[in-house]
Amino acid sequence: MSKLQAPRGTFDVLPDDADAREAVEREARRVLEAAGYRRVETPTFEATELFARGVGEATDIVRKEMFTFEDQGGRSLTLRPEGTAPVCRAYVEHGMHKHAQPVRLWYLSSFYRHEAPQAGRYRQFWQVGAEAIGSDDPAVDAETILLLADLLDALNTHGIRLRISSLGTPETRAAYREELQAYLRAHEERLPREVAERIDLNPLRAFDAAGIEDLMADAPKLLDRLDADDAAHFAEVRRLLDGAGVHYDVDPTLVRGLDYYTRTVFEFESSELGAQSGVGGGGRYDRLVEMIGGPDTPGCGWAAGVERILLAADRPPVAPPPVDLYVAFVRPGDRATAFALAGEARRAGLGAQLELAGRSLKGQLKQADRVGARFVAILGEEGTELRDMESGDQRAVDAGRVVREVIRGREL
RNA sequence: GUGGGCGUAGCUCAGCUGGUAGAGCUCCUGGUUGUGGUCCAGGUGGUCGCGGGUUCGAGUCCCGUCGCUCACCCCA
Repeated sequence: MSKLQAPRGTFDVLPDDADAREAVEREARRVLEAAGYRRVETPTFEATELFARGVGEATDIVRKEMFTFEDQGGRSLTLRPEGTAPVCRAYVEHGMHKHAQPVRLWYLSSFYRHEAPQAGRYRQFWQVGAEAIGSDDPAVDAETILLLADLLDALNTHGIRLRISSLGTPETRAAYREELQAYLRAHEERLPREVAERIDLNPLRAFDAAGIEDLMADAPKLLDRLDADDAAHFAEVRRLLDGAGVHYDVDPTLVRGLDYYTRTVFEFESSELGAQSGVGGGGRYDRLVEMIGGPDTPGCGWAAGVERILLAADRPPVAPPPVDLYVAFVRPGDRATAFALAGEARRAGLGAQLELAGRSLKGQLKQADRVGARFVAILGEEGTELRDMESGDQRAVDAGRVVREVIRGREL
């Protein structure tokens, strides 16, 4: 008999985790809105074609990782595997090219990919992301990178390293890819089998292979093949980052798995994470808006995994909601009075909890202590008493004055 | 999809060379008639992932299966 459980690759967010995740959202809002980004929400599912065109037919995401289904009208829909294409779709659909550019948007949403789960990798996961659409100014690239650096810093993530590179244009990249493939084929006898087998599929992987470091050191690098405009653009991005004191490594082998990237690409990784070391990353996507049917519009942005941020971050101790008043009662007949008192206290702005489990008075006091109640109102046969849980003082009070007494006592 | 590790109470785990299920934590109750944080006692709670096999007897051995997890791959 199989027990019902959360589907593979998904997880429940329990109260302690929920607090930590809220902290991520809070800091993201603070950091991004300070830079003029405004929050956006797009649908959980989109037309499959959006991702096929936007993310790229050749990518792993589109080829084997999408949760795709048909609706009752026969339309093919897909649970969003990433956030950039949907945001760009919304940009086009709502005519945001008429706004002052760049339009800056941020989101914190769930995404879905059918992958084998492992540390920091889930089938439903959350990303906080930022997109600046409508400007190809290198300051946009540098600013988005700086914002993610600031966010990771504000969340006390550890072991963070930033790698950046530039992919140039799709044409540059395609020509380079052929050049690299030719180089690898010329030295095929020296390549490990896995690398040789992947020359067609993913030649850039060769840069990560062990044992052929010297061979790859002499291999052609994409950064050396950029045209003058792209090289100048990348140089300016670097100059701005240097000026802002952002530390980074230039890594000519950095590739992002989505087809839409052009020019700047970057990735923040953390040594705290294990195999899935990427915390967040992104880059420029100057062809994406046009690819999905909009006007020729440049864009730049990033996404960071909430679960991965949390894996790399210090978790501040969780603080349960404050309880100013716990309402205890002895006789079942006093339940209605207790119920009304707890409600009155909440409307007066207090954190107030009522005994809800039929405990003994001793058990009720224990529960009040556990939840951190400052005061306990005890409705008893002799009337109402108010107990200060810090000092242990307890005295009779008029039932109608309990809330006022707690408010007064709380301020002392 | 492929490989390694692991699956015993809500949680963390112990169960030696097969002998009939345990601890700590949590939770509830009680320790004089209605009072917390410490302490003491008691109690709730498990078809030992599931199915088959070997055996007089299996949580413990064998096979299968499912799940979790880590890694490859890919990426957030």
